[in-house]
Amino acid sequence: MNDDLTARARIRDAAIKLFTERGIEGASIRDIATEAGVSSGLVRHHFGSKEALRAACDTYARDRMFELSRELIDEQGLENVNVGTVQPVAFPLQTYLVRSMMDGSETASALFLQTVEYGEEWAKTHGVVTDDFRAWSAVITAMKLGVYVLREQLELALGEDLASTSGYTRLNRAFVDIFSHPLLTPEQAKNLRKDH
Amino acid sequence: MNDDLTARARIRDAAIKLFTERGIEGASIRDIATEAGVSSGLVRHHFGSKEALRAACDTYARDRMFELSRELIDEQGLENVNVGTVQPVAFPLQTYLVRSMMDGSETASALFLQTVEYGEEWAKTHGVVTDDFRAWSAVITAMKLGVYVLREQLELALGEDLASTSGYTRLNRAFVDIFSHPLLTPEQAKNLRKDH
DNA sequence: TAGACAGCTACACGATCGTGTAGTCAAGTC
DNA sequence: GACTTGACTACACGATCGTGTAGCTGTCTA
Repeated sequence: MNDDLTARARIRDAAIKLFTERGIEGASIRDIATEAGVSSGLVRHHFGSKEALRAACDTYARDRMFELSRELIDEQGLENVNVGTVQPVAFPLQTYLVRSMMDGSETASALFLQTVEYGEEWAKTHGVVTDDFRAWSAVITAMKLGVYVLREQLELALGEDLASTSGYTRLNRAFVDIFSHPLLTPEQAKNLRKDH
Repeated sequence: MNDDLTARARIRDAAIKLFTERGIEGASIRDIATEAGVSSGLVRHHFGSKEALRAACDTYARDRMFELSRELIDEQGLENVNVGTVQPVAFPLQTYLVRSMMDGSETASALFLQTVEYGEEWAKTHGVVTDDFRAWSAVITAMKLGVYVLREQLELALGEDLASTSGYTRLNRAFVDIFSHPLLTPEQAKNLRKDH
């Protein structure tokens, strides 16, 4: 726990942590208060209700993600940003957002749609081969987010923490390998397209 | 509701449906009983506890998935089975298993590991380009399952039901497009591998 | 210095949860 | 025809949940 943070910030961080680990329903206000080192009444005092606390976490995570990607673009330049990789700093925030999305967050769902629309434009202007850019972007977005949802299983399969340098590097290299070599031959693709 | 099924089967189907929609914690025994058209006591009578009911759903979904893939292989032959596509029949079962996995199911997690191991062997014997077959398989498995987890968001982005013929076809074609064309050029891949 | 006010705690409330217990009912067995 | 057994319901239990209320602090300001 970071004692430098205000109680409000500590509650918000504790909520994001427990919501991510146990889901929205699975994390009680009392648990969050204990994790933050405050009374459960203070959670209510600062955020009003559990739903409002969750909404505050949603917008905080979203805005923080925007800040981080903005910083990344400023550092590396728009064209050099690795679209397939993820930032270690953004990992927990992204994980929270996906979990919140699954539990019915409108803020997180809106972010998903926004990402799909951005990916659709990117695909059109970067020579992606498909005749359904919308579906292409939606599926690839869902696939990338799947890594966050199944983080626990992924760590089990790899035998190491994804937040570690080693695990993070393996993850990124796997992304690069997957997206730089075709998995299906043209004949296989042709057959699969006909069958369905 | 299917009146032909025994009460036990109806409870199990209702549990899989509600567990998938609301998560394990979010679906109460009373809700499941109402959905199945029985009393809540009968759920306990047949399955003993909520955890045991969930375990029964896990093994049922897993075994049913094995049956379905066995039938698919018998029909099409092992080499012709589309590794990227999904079966409409298996869709709800797979969705349940992923949800259950997220909520801490050991049965579902074991299935994930098994899938990763199978994919690892497949990659080694089918000329996949990578020096970390384990990570390659784990990431691609997580990515494919992401589509199930984010089914709701995917349907929102595509504007149609994924269980419909049209939605299912768009999904499969997007898979084929993504896996039959490289997203990164060799130079880009080389740069990304160096950076991290 | 009196008063307003935000930060914070303690405690009680109704609702809902999983679970436990008792009992009804119909079908099968001897 | 008495007895057993499994499917099934009704109801009560303790625990936990989100929420409501009252009151205690310290700080700032008019």
